[in-house]
Amino acid sequence: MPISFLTSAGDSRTQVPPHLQQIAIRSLDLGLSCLDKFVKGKVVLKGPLVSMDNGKYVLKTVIQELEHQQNLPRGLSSIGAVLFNKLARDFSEAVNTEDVVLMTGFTLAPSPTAHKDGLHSCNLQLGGAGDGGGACVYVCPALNASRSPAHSVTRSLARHPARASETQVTKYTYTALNKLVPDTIVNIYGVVTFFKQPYRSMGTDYCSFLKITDPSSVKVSCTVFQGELHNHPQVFRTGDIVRLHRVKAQSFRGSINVTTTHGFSIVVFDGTVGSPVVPRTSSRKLHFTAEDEQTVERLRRWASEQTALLGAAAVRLADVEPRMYFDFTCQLLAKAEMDRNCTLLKVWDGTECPYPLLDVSVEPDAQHGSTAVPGCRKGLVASVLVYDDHIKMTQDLKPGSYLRIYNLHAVPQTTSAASPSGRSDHLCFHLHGGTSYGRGLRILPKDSPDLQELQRALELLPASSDDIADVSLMDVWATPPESLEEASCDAERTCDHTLEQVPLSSVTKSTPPKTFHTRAQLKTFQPQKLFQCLKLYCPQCNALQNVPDEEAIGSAFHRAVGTAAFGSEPWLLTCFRESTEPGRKMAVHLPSSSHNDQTSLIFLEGAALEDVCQISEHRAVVPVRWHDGKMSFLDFSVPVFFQGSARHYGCRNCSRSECREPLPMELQEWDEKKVAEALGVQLLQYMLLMKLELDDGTDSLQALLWRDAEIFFGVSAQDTATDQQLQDRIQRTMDRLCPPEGTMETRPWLNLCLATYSAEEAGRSTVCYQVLNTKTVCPD
DNA sequence: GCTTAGGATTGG
Repeated sequence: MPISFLTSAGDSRTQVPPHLQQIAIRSLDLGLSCLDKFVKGKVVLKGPLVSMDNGKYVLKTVIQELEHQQNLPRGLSSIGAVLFNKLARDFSEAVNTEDVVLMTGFTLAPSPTAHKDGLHSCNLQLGGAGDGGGACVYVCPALNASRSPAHSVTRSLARHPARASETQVTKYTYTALNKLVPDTIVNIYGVVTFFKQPYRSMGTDYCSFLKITDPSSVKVSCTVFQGELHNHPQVFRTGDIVRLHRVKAQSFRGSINVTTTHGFSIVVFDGTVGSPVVPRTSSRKLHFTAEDEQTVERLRRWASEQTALLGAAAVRLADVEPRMYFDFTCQLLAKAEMDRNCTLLKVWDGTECPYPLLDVSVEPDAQHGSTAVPGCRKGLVASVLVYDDHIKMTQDLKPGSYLRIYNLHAVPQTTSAASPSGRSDHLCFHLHGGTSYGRGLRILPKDSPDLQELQRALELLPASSDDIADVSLMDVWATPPESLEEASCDAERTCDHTLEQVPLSSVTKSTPPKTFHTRAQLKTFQPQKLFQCLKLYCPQCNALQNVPDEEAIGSAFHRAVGTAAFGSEPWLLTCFRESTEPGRKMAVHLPSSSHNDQTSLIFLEGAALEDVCQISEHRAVVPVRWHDGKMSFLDFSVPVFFQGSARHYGCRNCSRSECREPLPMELQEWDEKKVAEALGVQLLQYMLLMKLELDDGTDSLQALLWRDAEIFFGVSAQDTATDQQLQDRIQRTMDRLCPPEGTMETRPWLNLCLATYSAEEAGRSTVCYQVLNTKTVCPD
């Protein structure tokens, strides 16, 4: 058995063959015999199942060791595994991210992508020709509430731990559709022959409608009322199998139909004979037995023999004929609101339409996402106009989503665009208002089997030139949809992590430390006065302070006037000058060794800020005072030295207060670090610090922008302190990410790399978030 | 508080 389910991660020892010994990922090495070894880790990335030309399959996954993960670098705790053929197919079906797996019977091969993804230098390979058929994966399914039911899969369900306590509860009986009696409450099974996606009723609920049948050949209408969309049946196509609990049969216009009652529930299964029996439901307490599985399979077989139940063939963009109505499976590239009653969706399915397509153009600002796809030709991207009541369903759509649009109308539209023949017809697609013929649209889950053909077609499209360097099996998950999402954002990641993009709700539920790729909008940020985001930071003691303003610096100089002692040191040449401030005298001390050396420092005593600014245009200036007979820095609340427009601060905790004689040799090359070292000063670093409130609809969180803030804005914090243009650049970026006016709908989506970590705050450990490895694309 | 809808277009 190549894939086997364990009941929990803890007791895996009692369920895997006893001769197998765990080996740590960091101990794996080429040439090592791994016959009696297993590797254990959590699935942190699961690539798509890729079908090869020769009818074989391959799938790449990354597993991370549970122990050690906080202390070890990635390359020692995480490893890629390449699964082949049946094992790849089974794994794709039965295993998901967050599951803990034990892999055994693998061989080791050098990882061609280790330099890029930072994983272990080897890959595990399982199920290929080279491992002698002994490869096996043991799975401990993650007990994660957010887990989609699609993951509790197939034959192995009998071993799924969540079901143990449910076996004693109610046994459900199901009524055949020809045995329904009006005004009774029943449970029924059926094959869907017609359906409408949920729509708003005139009452309090959403309404969806199904017509189902069963081997009694009676057709029964089902009207489902539910206030929450996620409680509605997830029917994707006719032929799907549904199981309804607690529906009321009633008589209407001479036939019997059913409708929801209190305690109603519905589960949907794919209708394809032989495909895994995966319940589609959002319910967390699903009653599902081996008998249910048999019923689904029996209905599938029966339906497959009924020619009258055959669904329409799938229509790709390449198959479209003018004026036809069809169900369209596609990926969203971009959307734009045309007016209150119409939203434009730009979509594709990887095939090319034989008819010219209307390119409905909108202002770039009004469009979310991008159609600037690598290798894109005009015939690939369709414009879909969504009208009236369906607009609501488009509001949460994000570029990259997979959609099915029901009863889409291919409308030839005459355009006056100049062509050799004059006027010409272009196809535009309309999703008309209303629900006639099941008109509507819905998101298809990423792992839906209905998407396989589309995903293959998209993979075959010419990739961008940067991506074709390594087309080996190991890069199988570098699929067009992801590169597409990158292109549609105003912020992009700069890291090489191969992480699956997750919603913020997954980030907030996780245990730190961890790194995530996510996509979110900026809701608010602090500080609103952007100059306050510039901070001074001591890398030695981690102290953080604001940059003093001009007034505070000026008054510090002013206070020092009365304390001027005008001393000297043997290594100094001292002379006196008039200050720019009338009646004020200042001492100019020069290191005697550096006489006439224009690169040397000038120590100024009793000067006003204005004096320092003037002189520092030509020479680096250190403001000083005399304390206990020693020359000392004036005050750490003012810069320890000025050079040109640059001001460098010292840390009051980590610097000595007296100013030692700098050796002239050390100052040959002007560099603030060398100067600070020569003077015995711990320099403070300029840094940018912001708090961003991120939101993606699933959750929101406050993330710091700190370590990589310079990358984020594409500026140097140090230069920003004195450069108005850079300050403007930060302002423009924030205005774009979070416009002062406008709603969340108009804000760009940001592709972010987000780290979670624990930090002590007031003696208490709190979870913090930080944006890393992310740069914004700033308009100039 | 206990309804809502009950398939069936041709159009922006």
